[in-house]
Amino acid sequence: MTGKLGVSCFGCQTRHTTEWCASSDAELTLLDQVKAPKIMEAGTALFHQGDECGGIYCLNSGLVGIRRLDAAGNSTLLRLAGPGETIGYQSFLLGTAHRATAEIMMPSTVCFIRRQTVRGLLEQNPNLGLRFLRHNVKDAAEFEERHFETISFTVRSRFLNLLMVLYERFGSLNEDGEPVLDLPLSRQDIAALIGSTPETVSRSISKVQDEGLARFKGRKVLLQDIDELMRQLPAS
Amino acid sequence: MTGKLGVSCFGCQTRHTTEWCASSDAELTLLDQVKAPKIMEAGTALFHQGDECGGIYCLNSGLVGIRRLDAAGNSTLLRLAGPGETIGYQSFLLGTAHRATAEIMMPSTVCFIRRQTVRGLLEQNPNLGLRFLRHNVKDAAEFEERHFETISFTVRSRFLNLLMVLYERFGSLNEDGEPVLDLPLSRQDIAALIGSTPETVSRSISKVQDEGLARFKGRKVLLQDIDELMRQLPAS
DNA sequence: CGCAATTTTGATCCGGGTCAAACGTCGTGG
DNA sequence: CCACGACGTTTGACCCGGATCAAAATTGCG
Repeated sequence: MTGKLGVSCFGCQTRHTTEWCASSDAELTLLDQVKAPKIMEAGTALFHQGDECGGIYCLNSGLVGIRRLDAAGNSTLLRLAGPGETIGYQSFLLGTAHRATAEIMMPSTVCFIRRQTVRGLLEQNPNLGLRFLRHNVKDAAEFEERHFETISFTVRSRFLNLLMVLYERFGSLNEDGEPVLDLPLSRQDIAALIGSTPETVSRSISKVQDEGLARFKGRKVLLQDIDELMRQLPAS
Repeated sequence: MTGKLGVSCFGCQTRHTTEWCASSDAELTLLDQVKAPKIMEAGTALFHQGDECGGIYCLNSGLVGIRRLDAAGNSTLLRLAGPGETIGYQSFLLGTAHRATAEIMMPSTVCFIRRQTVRGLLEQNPNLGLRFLRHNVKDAAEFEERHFETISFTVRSRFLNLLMVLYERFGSLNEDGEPVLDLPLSRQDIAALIGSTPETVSRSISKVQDEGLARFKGRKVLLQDIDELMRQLPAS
């Protein structure tokens, strides 16, 4: 019994890394029946800040950006969510409206699970809640970490750090065997992620380029000296 | 059946604000029997970074500081925990050693609950896990918020913000009916909390004093113009 | 009453934010 | 197909908040 679009929970690549990995076959079957898998284009949104929370989203593939709009209407990218991540469960759990917008950053396939269904599953399976809990504890720890980094490292360090994280996720080798990376983010968003401004990010890029560590053309990046780049990362 | 020291979960002031509020009478009775309430002096520690997690702590009264030691041996205050808060559950849930040190900042009464007991309670009562989950989701949201504040507001704003938060928790009126506050923190710790340095904090204090907004003598603070102080807070 | 630790003040310097302008790059309509 | 405008990016110039280093002043303690 496959879901629409051929996306079944049983075959989901990321199932074993998500909260759902403790679910029984019966529960997965139920999920397959009620979930709504969808292929979405970059630029569209899963939900908008202020929307009431109708359910949660499980990202099968692609990339989603969580962004917040401030009073002045500027949108600030807060974090990225990748395959296997469940999105919007915070608002679901707190029973509040969404505090942020979830925007598709790359073509993605996403499964939507209605509120009532999640509620039922949580009641049936106590372990599911615990898995969400562990996941969230990790997230919180990561925030703490990021906060710490922001106040103790320079923009350059943070930029290089982000660059390498993105390389791990989206990097590859070109036909010449050189490490390359296609940035899924605008400079604006890069700046927001590391707590800086587009101008300063641009300057960091120029600097890194002048030093011969990497080469930037638009969103294409060629990591010329990846070893040195790694070496300059802040100690974790 | 009261616990030692006369601290019973049934009479706990903070019970209805903690995760335990959904617990049945039977469970509370069990808790009363197995928990180890203790009065602790400022300067002592509940646990140290790197210690293995033997259980969790529920703060009945007082104040606990969560601090991390970096490679150089400097300790950085990450956050404060007040009455009603459960401490150390993150490491418990992840099954890891404590990632931080929990230090008593004011004389406190703390209840310790052994790992095995918590495990049992969590298995019996699925709601307990969900309550922890909600609590942690809120914490994570708060971190996000704080991160956002740190990169978008000045040290002065952050300092005033902290000052008012502390006033809400520890402030009172003196014999003349003026709002006063006894800081439970050193300048070092204040600096760490707002992501700055002791010197800059000291300068902020001088500035605020020169402007006639407040008067500082050691850890004693007299809030001279509390309305103006509130007005200068960053928009929440 | 000293000695050590904390706090304050002073002087200096630099990362990086802000404002502005030049420069692509792309999509739209003439 | 090109001209045009809107936007994102880069670069330049300037300035300020705040970190750092150093030293004096205050506080707390044995």
